[in-house]
Amino acid sequence: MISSTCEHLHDVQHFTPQDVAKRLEAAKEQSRLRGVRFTPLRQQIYALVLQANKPVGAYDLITQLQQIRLESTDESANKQTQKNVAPPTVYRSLEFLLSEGLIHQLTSLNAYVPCCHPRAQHTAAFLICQHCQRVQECSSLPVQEMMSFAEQDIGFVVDHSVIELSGRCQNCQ
Amino acid sequence: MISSTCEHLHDVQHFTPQDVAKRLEAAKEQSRLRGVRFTPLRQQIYALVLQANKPVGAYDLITQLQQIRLESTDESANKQTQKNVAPPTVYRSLEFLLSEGLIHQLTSLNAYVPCCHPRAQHTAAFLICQHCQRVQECSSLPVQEMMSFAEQDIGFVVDHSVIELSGRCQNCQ
DNA sequence: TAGTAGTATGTTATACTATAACAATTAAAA
DNA sequence: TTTTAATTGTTATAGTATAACATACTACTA
Repeated sequence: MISSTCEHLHDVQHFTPQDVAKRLEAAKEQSRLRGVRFTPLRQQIYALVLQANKPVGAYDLITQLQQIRLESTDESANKQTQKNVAPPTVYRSLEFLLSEGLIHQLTSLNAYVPCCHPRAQHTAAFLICQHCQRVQECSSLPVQEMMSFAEQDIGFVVDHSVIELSGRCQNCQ
Repeated sequence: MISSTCEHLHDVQHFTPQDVAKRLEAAKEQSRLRGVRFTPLRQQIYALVLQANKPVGAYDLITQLQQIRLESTDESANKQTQKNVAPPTVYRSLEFLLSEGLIHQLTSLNAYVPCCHPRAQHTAAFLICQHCQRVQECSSLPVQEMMSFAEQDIGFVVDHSVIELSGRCQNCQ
């Protein structure tokens, strides 16, 4: 899983199909334990986020879902039932995936990426390469330091953090 | 100007009319030196951002501008010339103010605040109180550390940063 | 000072992102 | 099974941002 010498820095994309399957299974198990419903729709959308090799937007997901539904109906019947997928369909699933810690939202891109290591809510910074679209998730020391600076030195209780650095990754220089 | 015991932490709002005037003058002077045109429209929009006591959205500014223009035409003439202000009008001025370092964008709120200390492009974190709307701008050590961590430890060249922590400020607990 | 080039603003249209409100369906619990 | 709760579908609309082109203004140059 670790893709760097730094133990708190992870690529969140470019998974092999095996990895995707493994993560799907892990998410199923986690959902079972937490008593939440990891429905087919939610699985489908999670899979699309996992398979994308860049942050994926809600409307990208809508387009892909429509395509999938069109294809699957082509086989079963010739009804040209315009398989329309409306925004709430994906936004609600994204909300679920966010609340379960399976994905992260990149506010500066209006897009979503898998969480490198799904677990209880955690603060992370994201390094977003503007050249190759690669995203690295980072929860190492400096991030924690900034949080404790806010909380202890300033007395500011952090509820939600957005830490996104855009630029050029090491490979793209 | 300094509103905290920490020398790199500033409130960016709740200015007195005198402060607003002073900042407008300073911005005029800075623009003159830099050879850019701080036009009446840009001044007007900058003033609105300075006067707001919370982050202000583009469409808030549109509404306020329309109100101002309606009032000023009421006096000069009775023409009911629907003074419409279109989005590009404010977005372009916001873009100017951002590029001159006079304001910051809060990506997580789709809103804008004055820069606490207008100067060359600088990295800052923002502490956004969800209760009183107060925003504190912070460019102190931990922020710098995170940047140098990204650049030196990871080899990631940062072009643009979004660091926004939402929660409860010290006054609101 | 009139012409001209460049910058800024106005205007219309539209793209992109997100949510409210209610209906229909499905799954879980009693 | 019946009831309840959660999920998904559906329609409409709110909110944010930009493209493209027209007009107006500013500053420079001849």
